[in-house]
Amino acid sequence: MIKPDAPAPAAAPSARRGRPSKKQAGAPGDTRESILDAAEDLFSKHGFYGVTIREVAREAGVDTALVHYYFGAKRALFDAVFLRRAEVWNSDRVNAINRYAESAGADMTLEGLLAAFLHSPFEWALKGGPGWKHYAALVAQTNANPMFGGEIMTRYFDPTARRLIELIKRVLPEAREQDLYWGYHNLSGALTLTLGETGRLDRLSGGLCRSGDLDAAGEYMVRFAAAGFRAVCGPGSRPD
Amino acid sequence: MIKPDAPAPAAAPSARRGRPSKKQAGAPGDTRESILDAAEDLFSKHGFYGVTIREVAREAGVDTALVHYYFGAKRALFDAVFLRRAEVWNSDRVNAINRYAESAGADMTLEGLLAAFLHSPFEWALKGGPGWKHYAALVAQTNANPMFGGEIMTRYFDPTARRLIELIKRVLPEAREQDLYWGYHNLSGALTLTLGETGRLDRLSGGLCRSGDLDAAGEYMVRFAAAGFRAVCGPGSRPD
DNA sequence: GTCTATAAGATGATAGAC
DNA sequence: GTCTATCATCTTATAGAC
Repeated sequence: MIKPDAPAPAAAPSARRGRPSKKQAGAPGDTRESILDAAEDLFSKHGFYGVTIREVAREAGVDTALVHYYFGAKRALFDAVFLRRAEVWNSDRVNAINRYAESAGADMTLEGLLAAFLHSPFEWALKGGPGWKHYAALVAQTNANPMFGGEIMTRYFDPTARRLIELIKRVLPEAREQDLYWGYHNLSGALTLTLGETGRLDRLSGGLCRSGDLDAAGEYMVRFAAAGFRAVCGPGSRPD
Repeated sequence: MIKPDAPAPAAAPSARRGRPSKKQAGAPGDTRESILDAAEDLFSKHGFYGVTIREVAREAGVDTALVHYYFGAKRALFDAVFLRRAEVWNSDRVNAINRYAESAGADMTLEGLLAAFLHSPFEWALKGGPGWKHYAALVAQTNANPMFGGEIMTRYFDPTARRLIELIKRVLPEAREQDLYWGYHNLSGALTLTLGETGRLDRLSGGLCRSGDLDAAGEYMVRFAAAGFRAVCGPGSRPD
């Protein structure tokens, strides 16, 4: 497990709750959340075009017309799914790296910083219930989407990425700006592929490694990326 | 530019040629190739479910029924698109790393090996014409797909990945098997995100870095991944 | 808020003429 | 090999009853 100065996931409203498999007549907002949960699950598996409103409604246990009632067009439903948990990830991560930077002070290390940054997505995917696993896979697919994926990632996640890069600059003060951005780019690719848990690694390794072993994945990623950042950010690391 | 002991792309049959924008009455096989080119372009942008047979036929300048005549079901068309250039990438890469390992002998370095491995996809995406760019983006999306993506990547690319890992083992003889597989996993994520050219990096960096600058991307990736492999493969690198 | 009913069009796939 | 015509089904979305 990654061990930064960040708290374990705690109970919190809406997005942090598990989903009942069928619609309950209970609290207001339940129907809306059920639709979001169903859409999240299906979008994460089949992509935007691979899911129909009918399928979402059926999995949520509600009528088709209700999906339109709550979210309007299909694309608005997708955006609502994406936004819901992005806010949690982002506030968790910004808080974690700020807190780490403050507490570590001059002893700040690249490994510590990356561990703090990566803690939230890994922890939620591990312990947040199936919705968070679906969301992680959805982000993985979106990051690789050449049409609207880059734009969505920019909109929801760039502020957090910029804050990370600012703090990395303190640890690697001699680094050039572009080296840091390319370093982050490589980290982002590794992270989102991992969050997708596609199972390829399991087959490639003959079962020796498991895509779902996010504890191992997190530790490997911290060390891999920290060394990678140092290698591309060192002075004279690249002829201009 | 990555400089391994590998040749630049050379003219070769079928998959290596650019596509005429409209169907030509010319050589036999032209219709089939036009359909593959159109499907490759559209699948890479919108994914499997985001493309209709009618759109493929229209972009290829042929009749809808011809798509079924040549490829049968839609999924068979997708597989044919994926297979076509996978064979080129794979033979290029296996030849490149084998040739590098033989010529370098005991002087083999991790950087040299990774440069040889990465040369073919980057070089084709840079100089192979639009079809190769589309293919690169298609692989990027497929690698992140949790339903059939992992399986397809396994089927088409694992033999090549295994050969790379064998050779890395010679450079890092003390590495544990699982360390090598997780290292490759991180490299694969970085590589496919790069090949997707989603434009996110351009916005994140305020224009300082460009997704399409594959020359820079390749150099950064070689150094980032080589350092990353060393960090996760060193002796005592991870408590068991 | 929730449902029924339905509009208005697109979809994958095929049969059969040429 | 290529085209026309078409089937049976599914699609998003809305209007309106309750």
